[in-house]
Amino acid sequence: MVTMRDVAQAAGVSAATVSRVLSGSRRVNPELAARVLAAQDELGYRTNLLASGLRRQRTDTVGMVVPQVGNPYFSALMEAVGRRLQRVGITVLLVDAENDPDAEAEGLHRLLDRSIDGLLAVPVDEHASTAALTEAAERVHLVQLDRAAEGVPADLVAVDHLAGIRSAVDHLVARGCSDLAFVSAEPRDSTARERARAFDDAMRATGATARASAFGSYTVEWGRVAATRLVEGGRLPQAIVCGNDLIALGVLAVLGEAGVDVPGEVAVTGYDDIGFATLTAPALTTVRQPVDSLAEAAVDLLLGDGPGEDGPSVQRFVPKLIVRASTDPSAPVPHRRRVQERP
Amino acid sequence: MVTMRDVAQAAGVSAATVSRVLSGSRRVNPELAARVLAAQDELGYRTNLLASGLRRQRTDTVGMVVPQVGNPYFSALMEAVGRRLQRVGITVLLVDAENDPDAEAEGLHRLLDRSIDGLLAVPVDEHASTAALTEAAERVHLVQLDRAAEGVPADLVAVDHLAGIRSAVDHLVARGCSDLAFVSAEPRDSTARERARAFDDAMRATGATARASAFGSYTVEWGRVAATRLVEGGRLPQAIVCGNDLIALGVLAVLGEAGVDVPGEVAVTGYDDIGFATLTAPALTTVRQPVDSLAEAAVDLLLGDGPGEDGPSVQRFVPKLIVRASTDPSAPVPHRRRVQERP
DNA sequence: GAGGTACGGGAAATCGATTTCCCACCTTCC
DNA sequence: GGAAGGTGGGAAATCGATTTCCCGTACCTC
Repeated sequence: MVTMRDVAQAAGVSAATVSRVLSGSRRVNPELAARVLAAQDELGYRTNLLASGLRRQRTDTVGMVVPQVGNPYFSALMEAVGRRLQRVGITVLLVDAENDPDAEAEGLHRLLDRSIDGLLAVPVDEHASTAALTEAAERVHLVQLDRAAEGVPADLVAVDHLAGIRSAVDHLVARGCSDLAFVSAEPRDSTARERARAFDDAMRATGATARASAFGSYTVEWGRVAATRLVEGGRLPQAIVCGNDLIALGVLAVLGEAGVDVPGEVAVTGYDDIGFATLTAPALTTVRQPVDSLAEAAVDLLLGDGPGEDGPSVQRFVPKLIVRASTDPSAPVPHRRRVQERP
Repeated sequence: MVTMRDVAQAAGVSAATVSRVLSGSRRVNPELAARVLAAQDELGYRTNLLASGLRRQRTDTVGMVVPQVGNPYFSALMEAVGRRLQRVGITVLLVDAENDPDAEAEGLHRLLDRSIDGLLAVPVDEHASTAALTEAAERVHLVQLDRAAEGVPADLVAVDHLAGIRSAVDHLVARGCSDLAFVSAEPRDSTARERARAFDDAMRATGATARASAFGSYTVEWGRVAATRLVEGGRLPQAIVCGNDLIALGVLAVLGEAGVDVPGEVAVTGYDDIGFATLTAPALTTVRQPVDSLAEAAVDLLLGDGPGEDGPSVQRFVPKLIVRASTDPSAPVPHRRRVQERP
């Protein structure tokens, strides 16, 4: 391995000078600087980040923990966060919690052991994640993203799910649906809890009647199971409000296979607006989460000073309902214009 | 920060002894060992991986570079690799190349600077990725996964695309399709080149006739564009062979919107078998890549000794055609059995 | 010309864990 | 009883980059 000493020797200067040239931490004779840069180039020297990090007590690295790398909503978040941080020269270390609080805790430890400068976390479980995250918050600057774990002393950037679910329900009610079913994940994380609560509130506010809600997980498979039960149960609701898009995709698939007319017989809404939401037949009406805004706000907080005197802050972004054919047959076909514009 | 010295002091021993207790590198008086462990627990000590890595010249960390985190096929690979490596106590540092060779090169450097013990790479471009990967291979044990870059001296674990495409074409021909179109990505990476080559070979071998192939990128959007051109071109082929599932999803969406009967008028095949391939209507016939086998083989190579005397090795896995409704209306409905088994 | 102040270079201390290297003590065996 | 061998603990060197501290030179100022 070629070290800074080698470069120093080749350039005929001390290691201190090499360090100063490369980091720009102090003025250096231009003639010496040129020799150093030439030597670096010649030897192909690159600074060892372990040594540098150890000495500086900073690594220009932040950790990010997400519940599930395979969920397109989280990959979108990862990509958005990664782009922003790369721009300011910070590397992201990614950990997949595999939807398991234990794996999450273990991943957090592995990140902390690497002396990261900050941590972005999407907690797996509102309660089971608390201990590990609280510990993490004591060691590094932590920002919670998308979800919160109970009692963790860290800022939060999230979405106003009350408004999100409400916009979906209002839309359905306006289209004449009064008998709604809610299919979502068990309220183990804050988003699932808030969306369930929001659905109940919306029912009360609009006077629509709700089927018994079905709670499973944020997966396609659960959407399939729940929809199968509804189909086999006989009397279908007029609309199915899904806790996220993956569930909605499963629901749509089962309804399609069963020959149910969507949205004629049953309307369906999702939540997130992942890329695949435009690909179903019919395309999925969904509540679009502002991924870029979330990423931007979270990164800004992370690079900032952290919670002030008056405790952690909470930022909520309002999501936007995207109406497509799964609730409205007259909705424009997705991307049609763009495709037609090509020669 | 609590250091090993603090633990040593609290336990009334030297730092050397603490290190020996924690790493098990030498026998230590059980009584002292107990004191050390108690002190560690008391102080919440965790070893600093920067310092440890610097001294040991090993980090128990490997890097992984993928072209695009958001592509479900790559997230599946990442998950499979991550699970395997976690089992042997190795951490994966992930880099998203954003389908850009420059971003890829930069990401590779950032990984190398961190003193990783090994590197798994899915090269973005068969030629443009060569320089950076060759340099990386000189510094660290490199294994290429899924794709290869020209001339890089590193082992490769990949899929036999000749067989994969051939199985799809044979299936279509057997079902009576003789007029085929191939929609894939520009052959800038080895998989795209091999699949294109395989399609031509299969045409010759089966005597089917091919439309001019359409090359774009491995994205839904390109699938939409290509399908739109075919639809607007008038005479549709009897089957469309897609270079990957994302393209196929775009193609299916456009055909669906245009009211084309699949597979009656046009049959469609994909490649990869991502999770969403079962969700389209009709479900997508596709060539399933053996993600777990690939991950296993790549990890084994990475943990092994590297290329021997006789140059880099190449392992090819044979993929499997999964027949679904997009080519065969009688194909079983996906997951139906599983769903029905539930109460 | 004496004294003061920048400026810029290098030697050495430092970050925290690991690993020599050395030494004291204890067995064991002739 | 003494030599040989083994065990286990600690002091100090080490990994590679950064930074403090010190010193010599140059430039001012009065």
